[in-house]
Amino acid sequence: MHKDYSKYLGFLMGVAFRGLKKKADRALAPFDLTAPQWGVLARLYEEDGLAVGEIAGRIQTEVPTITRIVDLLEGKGFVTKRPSMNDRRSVEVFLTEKGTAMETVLRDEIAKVTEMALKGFESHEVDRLKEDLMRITKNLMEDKSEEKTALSLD
Amino acid sequence: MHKDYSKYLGFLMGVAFRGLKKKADRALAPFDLTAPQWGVLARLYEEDGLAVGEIAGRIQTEVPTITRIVDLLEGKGFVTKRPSMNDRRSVEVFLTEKGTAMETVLRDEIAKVTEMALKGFESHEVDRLKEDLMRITKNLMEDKSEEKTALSLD
DNA sequence: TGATAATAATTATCACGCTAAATAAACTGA
DNA sequence: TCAGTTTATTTAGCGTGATAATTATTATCA
Repeated sequence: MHKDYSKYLGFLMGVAFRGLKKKADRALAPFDLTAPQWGVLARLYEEDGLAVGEIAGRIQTEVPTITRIVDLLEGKGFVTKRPSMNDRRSVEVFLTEKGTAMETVLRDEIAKVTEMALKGFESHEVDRLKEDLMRITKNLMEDKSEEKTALSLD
Repeated sequence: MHKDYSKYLGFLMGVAFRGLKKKADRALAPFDLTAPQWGVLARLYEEDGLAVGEIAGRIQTEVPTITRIVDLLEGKGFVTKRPSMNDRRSVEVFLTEKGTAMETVLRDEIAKVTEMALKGFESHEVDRLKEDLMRITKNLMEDKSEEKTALSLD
């Protein structure tokens, strides 16, 4: 009998994800960018001027993580921040010219990494895998197991 | 026309993995452990006394990451380190009684998280997903695209 | 209106992942 | 043998992820 925790979903996801992230980081390094930074830029390529919290929501990370990434991107001249005119609590993030100009190159770099990761996959297998990943995300978001218990006295 | 980088493999893997890790971290928090720390303990449950580098290899992370996790685990009394007798460069990691005693509880906690993540999946779908993740890992490891170029003069 | 609650972002702090550089021990070969 | 290389680990430092606490603005309603 020999235990094999290396077949657990978390283990396999972790190994695959770290591998993919590492390749992406290396592909983006020449442009002075990281994979998570590309993640934020990609949201802005989809829709410019998003608020910090809106980016966090779309990317499924906590807000402070985005605050910091945006600050780094601003320091490197890829984006600028500006408080919203409707609601001055909200901070909107806009691509600079430099940031906008990067889209094609970055997209191509990421596409190459993805292609390598999915080498040998049929297109329907890729679709199925992506659906599986979305199902998992949905399951995790819908889970109520750690909801606040109904013991509050109000 | 609206761009949709959120269908990229890296995006979907990232969201799913972060979600899974977050649930695992919360499930393990009562035991003063994190998901990566469970990852190291699990390797030792499979085979006690592994060297730091061996753990890193099996878990596909860089060695310094393991050094630090092992040090934290040692500080909390789950493991101890001891230089190998054959090769004093090598540092072997052993479970303490406390560490050994945790296995069942931790395994159950992780199993619950996994079960939740895979809710609604048929067993053959789970198998297929795991195979896909292993295929991706294999592709990434075999990739030669960033090999050292053959320009060296020796 | 004006006190209270809710919301958006930031700051601080811890763990983890990486790379680069340093240390120490074990090999290798002239 | 012993100088030079390789191997195993550690240390240092950066970016990213999380949570908790703080600040600033907006919303609520008595």
